[in-house]
Amino acid sequence: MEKLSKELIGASSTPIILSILSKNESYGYEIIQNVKEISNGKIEYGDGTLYPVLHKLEKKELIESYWKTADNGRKRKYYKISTKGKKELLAEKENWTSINQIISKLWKIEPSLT
Amino acid sequence: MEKLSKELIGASSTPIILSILSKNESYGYEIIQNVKEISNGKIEYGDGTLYPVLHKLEKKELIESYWKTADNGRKRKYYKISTKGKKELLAEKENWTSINQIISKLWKIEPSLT
DNA sequence: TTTTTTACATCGAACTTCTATGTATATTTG
DNA sequence: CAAATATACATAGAAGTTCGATGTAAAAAA
Repeated sequence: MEKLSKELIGASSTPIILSILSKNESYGYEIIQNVKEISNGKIEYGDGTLYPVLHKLEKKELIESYWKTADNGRKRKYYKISTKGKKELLAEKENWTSINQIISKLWKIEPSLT
Repeated sequence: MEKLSKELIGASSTPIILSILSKNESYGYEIIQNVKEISNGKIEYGDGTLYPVLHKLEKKELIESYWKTADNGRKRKYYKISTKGKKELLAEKENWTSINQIISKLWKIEPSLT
């Protein structure tokens, strides 16, 4: 039930958010809940954390946003992944695979004697 | 042959360095070469990048250092992992496993219809 | 009617990596 | 023998990050 380290959360935020948006459009608040659920509470973005990340991704043109008013009258800023974002997601997947290979290689060779 | 992203390099540096030092004592310059080799050139720390990381780990008491003069007369600062560092490495492994589960879960469910 | 939840935004503190710069010595090349 | 390269460590400044705090606003629940 441990929370993940800052570094890992930072490194994973872009691929996680892009992955979520590659399936469905979503908005900030919902993404926070979604990630919390998927990660079994191990990743809990604060709102002050997620929004700047979304703005950064939008600035890089990996995602696009538009305002929508929900049935209940609430205003939400919806985000969707862009073509550029899909390419970036692919690259991120490759990166992730690489680092995993490197790390698992390092750990497998590790001697059993502590 | 792509280089890895900054974020991933950052997130992996602590577990990678601790892993290397859990097998053998080593020094900065050698660690840089070692990581480059293990990662097939995908991770290339600059010296200005690695030394501050080593200092940080030492400050946190995860590793210890001592000066040693090699046969050729060169001075090297050797680092070894501490008991605290070994515990930290275990924790890092768990973190890494967690984030991998989260991410692979996200990617497996991904629909084929774009 | 008050509190909680939903929803977004920004600011400053703290921390990181990276590039550049500096020092110094051993080894290799011309 | 001189010059260039490789070895070896250190630090400073720029740029980028996360996070907690604070602010605004409205809907839903107590």
